[in-house]
Parts: sequence; C-alpha cells; structure tokens
Amino acid sequence: MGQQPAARAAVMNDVARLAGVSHQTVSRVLNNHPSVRQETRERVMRAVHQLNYRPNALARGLAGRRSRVIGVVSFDTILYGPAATLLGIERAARAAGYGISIVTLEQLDRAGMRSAIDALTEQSVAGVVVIAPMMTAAVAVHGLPTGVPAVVVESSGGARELPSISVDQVAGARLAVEHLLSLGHETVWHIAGPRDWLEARDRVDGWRLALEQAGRSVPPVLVGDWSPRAGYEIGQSLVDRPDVTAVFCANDHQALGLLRALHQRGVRVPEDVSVVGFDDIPEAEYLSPPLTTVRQDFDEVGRRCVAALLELFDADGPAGRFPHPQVEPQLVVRASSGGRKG
Amino acid sequence: MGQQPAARAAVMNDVARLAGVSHQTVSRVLNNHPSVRQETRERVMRAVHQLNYRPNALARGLAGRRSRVIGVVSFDTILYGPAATLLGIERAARAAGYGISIVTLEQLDRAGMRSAIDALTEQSVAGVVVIAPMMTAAVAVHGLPTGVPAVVVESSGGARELPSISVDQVAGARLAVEHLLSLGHETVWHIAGPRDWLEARDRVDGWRLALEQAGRSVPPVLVGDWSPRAGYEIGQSLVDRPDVTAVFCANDHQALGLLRALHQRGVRVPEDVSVVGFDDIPEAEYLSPPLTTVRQDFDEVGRRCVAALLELFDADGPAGRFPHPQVEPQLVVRASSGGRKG
DNA sequence: GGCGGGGGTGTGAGCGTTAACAAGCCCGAA
DNA sequence: TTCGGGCTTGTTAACGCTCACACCCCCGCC
Repeated sequence: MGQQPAARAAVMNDVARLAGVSHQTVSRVLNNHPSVRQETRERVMRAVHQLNYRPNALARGLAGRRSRVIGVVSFDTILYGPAATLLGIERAARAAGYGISIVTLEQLDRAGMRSAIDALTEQSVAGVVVIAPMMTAAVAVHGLPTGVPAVVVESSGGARELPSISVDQVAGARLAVEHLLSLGHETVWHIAGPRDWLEARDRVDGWRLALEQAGRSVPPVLVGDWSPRAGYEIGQSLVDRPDVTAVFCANDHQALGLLRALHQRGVRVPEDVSVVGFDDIPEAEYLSPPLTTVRQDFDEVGRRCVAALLELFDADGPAGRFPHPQVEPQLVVRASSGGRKG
Repeated sequence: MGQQPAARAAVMNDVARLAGVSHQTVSRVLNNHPSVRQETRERVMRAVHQLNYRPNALARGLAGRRSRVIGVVSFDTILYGPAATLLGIERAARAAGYGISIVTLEQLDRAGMRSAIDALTEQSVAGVVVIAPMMTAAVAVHGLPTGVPAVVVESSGGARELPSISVDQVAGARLAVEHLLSLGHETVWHIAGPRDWLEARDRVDGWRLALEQAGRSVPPVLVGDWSPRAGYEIGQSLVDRPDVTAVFCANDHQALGLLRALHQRGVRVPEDVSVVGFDDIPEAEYLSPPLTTVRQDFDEVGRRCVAALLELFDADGPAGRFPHPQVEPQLVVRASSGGRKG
C-alpha cells in the first residue's frame, strides 16, 4: 500500500467534504447520534474508510468534556501483584474503549502521589485508578483534585470517601491458616509484608483471627518486605526453632526465599515444615516443592475497577454504591503443605 | 485545605488576568521563552502558584505540534523482561518530562500491532516505543503510519528502517556458554525461547557460535515458551540422559522449571548438572540452588529508548545515528553452575 | 534629528473536535 | 389551508493552548 510520504492525515472536514455533508454530521455519525439518515451515515462511513480517517483524541478531549483515557497510578510494577493488576485494568479498559496512561511512583509519599495525579490530570484523563495499597497512599489519595473520578485498589480500611476494589485479603489469609490447621499443625507462623501495606495488614489480621478462632497461640509477627531476600533471612532465623511446623507467607516471593533457607539447612518441606504463600505467581507451581498458595484474580480486579470508574462517569455525582463487594481469593493446594510432623 | 467544590480549574487566561499580562506572555513564561523580562516572569509565576494553575496537556498538544506523551506497545507485561523494560522506559520518560500511554497486545499479529499503533496515534503521542521482540512484531511495525517517530526494543535483525535498542543477546549467550565450558563441561545444552522471538533466536545463535568456536558438538535445540512449565517438561525429558551435564536456559523462568524437574528426579545441581539462566529475575538469587544467570540492564534499555526517541524528535527527518550500540549483558555467577561431574 | 533594530509584549488566527442552537423539510392535525 | 412538531442537517461558538505576526519602546547610529 502506498504510504503517502508527507500527506497530512485526514481530518473531519476532509471527510465531510468528500461525503458532501457538514463536519457536524460526520461527528454525529462517529458518535452514533440517532438522528442521521441511514443513507447519509453510509456515505460518511465510506468517506471515512476511503481517507483512512482517525478522529483526533486530543481535539475530542478538548471539545467534549471527557477523554477516553484512564490514568493508572502504580507503585512497583515489577512486583507480581501490581503488574498483574495493571494488566487486568489495561485489558478491561481497552475492552471498554479506553486507553491507559501510567505513572509509576518511585517513592510513596504524599508529594509523589500528588504529582502523579497532577501529571495525569494535566493529561485530562477521564478517571484515575490508584494501585497503591499502602497507608501512605490511602492518605495521599485523600487530597485528589476536585472532579477527577477515582477508584482505589486496596484492602479494606483505606480511603473511605473513594470507591475501592479489593480482594478479600482477610479471607485469603484465613483460607491459608485454616488449611494448615486442618493438616494438624498446632499453630501457624506468619511472615508478613511491610507494615504500611494494607494488604499486609489484612493478611496479618486474617491469620490472627483464624488462629484465635481456633483457640491457638499466636506467634509473633515476622515482618518482611515482600522480597525473596526477606523470606530467606527470616527463614534462617526460624529454621532452628523446633516448634515451627507451618509458615504462612504474605506473598509467594517471600515463600520462595523461605523455601531456600529451609532447603539450605536440610529442613524438608512439607515433612518438617509446611509452607503456604499468597498470590500464585506463575512459577509457584514449579518451585521445589510446588507451592501451596492463595490465588488472587487480578483480571477480575481490573474489570471491577474499570466498571466502577465507568459507573462514576455516568453517576457524575460523588455517589455510587459503595462499598463494592470484595473479590474472593482461592486456595491452591500443592506439595509444600502437608501433615504435621511427628 | 478548602477544596472548592465546583470551581472550574484555572486556565491560562485567568493567570494572565491576575498577573496583568496577556495569555501569550504566560505561555512564554511556561515554555521558558527567552524574551520575557525577569520581573514579568516572576509576576506570572506568582499568579500560577496562587491559582494552582496546571496547563492543559490536551490543548497544548492540539495547538502545538508535539504532545508530551510517549506511547508504548508491549506484549506480555507479566513476563519479567517486558515488565522491567516498561518500567525502565517509564522512568526515563518521566525524567524527560514525558508521560506514558501503554497498549498491551493480546495477540501478536499484524492487525493487533496495527490497531495498537493506531490507538496511540489517535492520542497524538509524540512517539512510540515498541517492546515486542518477535518476528511478527518486526514485520508489523513496518507498516507504521507516516510521521510517528518510533523506536523498537528488540534484538538485531528485526526492522531495519527503525532505530532499535537492544541488549546484546548473542554476547549474553556466549557469556553463559563460555562460563560453562570453562568449568570443564564437554558441551552445553540449550532450552530456547519460542522460535519467533528474536531474543530467543539470538540466544540460540550465541550459544551455537560459542560451542562451534570451541570446537564442541552442538546438541539439538530444545524449544520452550519462556514458562516454568516448559522448562519443567523439557527438563523431564533431559533428566535421563547421562551426557547432559550443563544446560543454558534462555530465561530464568525456564531454568526454574528445569531445576524443579532435576530436583524431583534427585539430580543434584550443580554436582550432576549445571544450570545457567538469563534475565536475573529478583528471585534467581533465592532459588535452590541460587541461579547463575545473565543479567540485562533494563533501566539502561529504557533510558536509551527514550534518548533515541528524543533525538528523533529533534532530527525531525528519518535520519539519526543508526544502529545504536547494544547494551552489554553481564554474567552473574551463583551456585547453580559448577565443575563437570566425574 | 531621523531611522534601523532588537528586546519585550499583545493580537488574532488557528489546531480538530463537540455543543448549542437554528433552519429547512415533510408530515398530520385543526 | 395553516400551523406545530419531529426528523435531519447546517452554522457558529467554544475548548485552552501555541504560532505568526504586528506593535511599541528605547537604544545607537549616520
């Protein structure tokens, strides 16, 4: 197909001229306005195709109120959870005809959040999804500029005034703990995520609740930073304690580090110690041993985020039906968890 | 801070009025035009801050030639490589004052690529980075609409007419193979990535070259799909062959699956079989055993992409200094590789 | 003393689209 | 016949900004 070297791309007026109508009629056709005669509509569409016309999103956004772009504020897109959530949102947005602009925060302070949202606001995004499930994020999100619809991906307990989508972390943690208890373990230790991550807190809560409800002793919380290194180092300190027979890790990467520490010291999994993770990262199934874990449906999270945002666009008011129901996590039992030793 | 409920955000004219100048002077100040008196500049800036004025990127893009957004076409952002590259680009872009719009392809055919780039073009992005190091991608990219500066992240051998940034995959593979040979292995097997991935092909080439150059026999290529599952399954077929003492995997995830297969069958790493991966994913250091691998500097790749794009903006012509030098990968030796058995 | 020239600033015209309103047409009802 | 009203289309005005140009003032020069 001959590409025309420097020929300016067709604009709406070119289409209008070719179709013998006014530009406004072209606009109406493109926006599916009802009152256009069928024959006119076809004539316009023919011209559109002939000129390979593409409406200019910038002009569209400027003239109308609403752009077709959703902004996403994320934190660490190398982490599996955020990356998967981002992908889920992207898919859902594209399905709804929206594009995605992203800002990845380097530091999660109020100023960073502010400038991220400012950057997106400048681009006149139709709405914003914040994937930053930390306390600081929740606080920072509070100061959003007026009028930008926003949805937060986080656990319960964060920003009250914004709709939030979340996986039920407490329930997920309970699934893990109850699974381990049902295998006969006296109690379950927990390697948590960073204190200021809401998800980490909720998983701690779920873990504690499940233990208390079963009348078991609650070991001290061991705090990591989501990294395999943290799991490894905490694992090293845990490995000498004979009373540790089951460990629930707040994410799979920490579980991976823990497995490494256990393996290094000759502790067998699951014969000596059972391990359960959280996330179900793609490699979880192929660790040694394959990791029992709690799966989160990030695609579903993405879909609900976009749905909530679209709802907000229509509602126009700050209202909407909050809170949204939580996404239910799912226990995936593999070889890393087994019956109590002895 | 009192948020004004429905007060329309300040526009350039509001600032101009408050500062007692024309809107054009405000524009000049904001764009660092030289011919503005210092005192005027300060007066304008004061008004800007007082009104918390944010220039509207849409209007800016419409009026001027150039938007401040870079489009990124990616493929599977759950994979470590693409995710890390995306993050690298995002960082570099933000440092240069650009935002990022992403499109993640579900299917990597020509039509998908086309519509992805169309979607970005509609948003009037200033330029496009394509992270889709597959043959099909390279082919599809060829049909880019005129006038959109584009950079491709890929191995050598892809699209000729577009600037491309890449890590030297051939060199990386050689590093891995030469390392294994230097440990005394007779030859090195290779679990490759999918055939239509350029990176996979280049790693195969580097592996083959290194073996041939050392006068060793070249085992058949084993083709995987990047997943731990592929590494696991191929590993199962490999585990019975006594002549396999060293395996170079085209990425860490496949290596992870391979480790699983070996471990499951009681094959010791590195005593019986040495394994080397590619990527240096965060968990590589904490596998059992810690994985020797080839590290790619994705941040550097991102920086160079953005730099190349900015260069293209200025050059305006299709020229520029091609080809760009490749990013050098780096061997990271850990415990999964050791001396030849026996 | 008049005139060229360059900083500093204002004016007007777009950029490509949608919104709001007006206008023409054809219909049926009074 | 005449008038109101739905359907279809056109006209004009934003949207918020940059670009091109005109303008003014003050300087130094012939």
